Amino acid sequence: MDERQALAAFAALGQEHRLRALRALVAAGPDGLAAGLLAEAIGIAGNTLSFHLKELSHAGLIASRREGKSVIYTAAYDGLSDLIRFLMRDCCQGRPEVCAPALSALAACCPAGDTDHV
Amino acid sequence: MDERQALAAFAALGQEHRLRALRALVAAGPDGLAAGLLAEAIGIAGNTLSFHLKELSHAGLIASRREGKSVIYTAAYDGLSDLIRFLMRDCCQGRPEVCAPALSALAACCPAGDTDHV
DNA sequence: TCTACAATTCAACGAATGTCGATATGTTGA
DNA sequence: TCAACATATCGACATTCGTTGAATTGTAGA
Repeated sequence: MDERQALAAFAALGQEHRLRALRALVAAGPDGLAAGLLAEAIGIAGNTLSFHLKELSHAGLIASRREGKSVIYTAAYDGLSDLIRFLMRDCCQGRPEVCAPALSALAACCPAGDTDHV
Repeated sequence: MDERQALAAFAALGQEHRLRALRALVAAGPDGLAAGLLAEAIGIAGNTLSFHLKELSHAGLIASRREGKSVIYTAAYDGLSDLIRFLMRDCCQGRPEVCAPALSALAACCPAGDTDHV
């Protein structure tokens, strides 16, 4: 991930409704959420959400697929992990005091055994 | 780190000059950089940088101290790691495919031995 | 104290952003 | 084909954001 992409990702997440949308999509898992349901969950109008989803999509943080009348949105896990890597690589800069605390989050999130395939 | 703080941090990083400022400060290390040098490094006017530094400071991503005529800015490592933790905790949500790639960044950045004190 | 330097604050401007209403596109079943 | 539903697009508007130039605050040395 280059600086330009990271910039787009940060800008995308720096907006209340977009951050909430992404969190809802991550919580929803790989099955994703229909745009309508997502709009209702966030509490904004459908057309406004469309605007924000386009932003998130352009930043590589979400993906979409059509399913019948609905368009299902899902979190782009690779985009998210790219952003985390950017933060760690760029902002850690060899200083354990930045990266080390992330380890606890890693442990809390993913069972240690699941990280072997990296 | 709560959602409001994460929002402020993302918004702060979603701006070219602010992202470059933070990266420069991280690269500078704990000694930090004087505002004037930082402005020169980024290539923007001093007063404009002041505006951006206030934004970064309010987001908890940098700190400052006066040293003679200069004001020295430094990256706030704890703020940075909080943001990384927020991303991992909130966006990982038990899915190793998001967190796992971060491990490689962690390994590349910090020697494994240095993370024991967490 | 006066001068020079370093950084910040202020007012003002143009540009970009987020939201809304209306309209358009696309999909499904009758 | 038609009506009903789900999204997306468009035009317009108010608000916010980033930059600039001028003025202000704070610090150090002559």
